[in-house]
Amino acid sequence: MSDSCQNCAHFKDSEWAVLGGCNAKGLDCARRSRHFLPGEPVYHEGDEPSGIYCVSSGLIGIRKVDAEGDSMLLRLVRPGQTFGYRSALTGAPHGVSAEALKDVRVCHIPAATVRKALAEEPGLLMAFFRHLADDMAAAEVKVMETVSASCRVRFLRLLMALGGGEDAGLLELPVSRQDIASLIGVRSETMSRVIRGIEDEGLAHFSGRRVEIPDPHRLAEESAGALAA
Amino acid sequence: MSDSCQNCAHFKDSEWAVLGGCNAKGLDCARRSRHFLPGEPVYHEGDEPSGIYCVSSGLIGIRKVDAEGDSMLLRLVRPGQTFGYRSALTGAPHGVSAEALKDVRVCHIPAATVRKALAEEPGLLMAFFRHLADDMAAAEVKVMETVSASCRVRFLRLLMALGGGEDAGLLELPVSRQDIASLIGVRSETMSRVIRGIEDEGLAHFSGRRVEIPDPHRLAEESAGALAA
DNA sequence: GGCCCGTATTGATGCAGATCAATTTCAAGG
DNA sequence: CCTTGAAATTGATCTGCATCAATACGGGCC
Repeated sequence: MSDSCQNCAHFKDSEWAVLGGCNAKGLDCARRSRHFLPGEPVYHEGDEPSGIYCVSSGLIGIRKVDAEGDSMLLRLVRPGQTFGYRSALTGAPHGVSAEALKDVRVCHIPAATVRKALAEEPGLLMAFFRHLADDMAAAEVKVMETVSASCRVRFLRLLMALGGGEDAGLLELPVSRQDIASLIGVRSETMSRVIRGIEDEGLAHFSGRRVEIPDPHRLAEESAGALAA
Repeated sequence: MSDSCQNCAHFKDSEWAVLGGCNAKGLDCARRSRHFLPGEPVYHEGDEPSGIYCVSSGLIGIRKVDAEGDSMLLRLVRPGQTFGYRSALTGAPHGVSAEALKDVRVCHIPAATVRKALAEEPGLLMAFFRHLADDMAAAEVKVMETVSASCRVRFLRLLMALGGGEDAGLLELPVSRQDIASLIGVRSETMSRVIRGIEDEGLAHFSGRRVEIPDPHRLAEESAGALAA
């Protein structure tokens, strides 16, 4: 009872919030909570969609591999966010893969339930449309940054994004450095050098996955102006 | 009369096809055909959305500029395709700008009409969702390619994409070489050198915007395998 | 403690593509 | 025809990041 969608801490920020009480109940009945270990795949590129996933805890990575076999981490999915909805709604096979990056608990809402909810609450599709529009905007920014910004600047911007609204100059990298590197599209060796450079300048202090940022304002300046010395 | 949406050559392939006859009539009444000269902007990044655009003839370029001021051509919109629908549907300001790349004729469907059509035909939103999902998939591929493939390979792939279903080894570049360069994220000087290289190998022959491809099959092979000599 | 294995770091070197600077080509207009 | 300006090409050089190859670190486990 306490373990229901409406009691979920993230419910009100999710797409499901547009559902009225009784439809939300349908969600509860149909959903199944599943657990994944770090590295375990939730679905692969090319798989047929089976429904929509919702992260309750942990972290999901959305990954894509190209023809030559090397993969890239496209984005992260945090607790409270949905993923896999694109294919679930269009019916097309997944164009990307999803995998657990930590111990993860996700809820799976089967396609049939999704279809029913869509039919009964038209606002739901619009909620997912907005989500997709946001993802698309982020993808466009990513394309721009990848071609125009140096990997140093891209990493600084990632740090700011990870910092979120936190004013405290202390944050934790959610994933390994290899994955961070993959996220900004560079080799892990380069990642090391970039981190070392930032460390040497005193812009930030890294120990393991802990990052301390003495002067967030300075970091913001440097990540904005690509030309800053 | 003959100049109506239903008579439009592209109608059946567009999102509007899901509309029944009477709703399509509403489209006809409300839409306004507009003309743009090459280089003229349709809307800018940050503008408030005013409706959905539909290309009848010519070519539209979707562009984005970053903080440092340099811009990139993200994608092309061809006759029969819609653009600007993302902001029109979410209400958020445009995240990209749209400009005419040739003499262009577009139809503009005002936001109010769009809202009405959405309310009367639920399938319409799904049609746009599919469109956005396709754009998103393309953006993901673009990110991957930009980080992993050489500019030569990216250009060859663009050539294949522009060739479309054409088996004939003859195609026309839709835009200037600067814009082609901007489309794959390289400088125009590099573009020249890449084209020269391809020319020298006899993979394709360029004169102005005309491109002749003696052996499309060979081009396909080279664009697939990044490692091909 | 010592061993082992995966992650992270560091160094040396190479190359793709950017950058700067000159031409050359070409289309439009007088 | 000549002029003009934008687009395209070419050359010389520079640099950021990849690549290849070692080495160091760190944490689980015997």
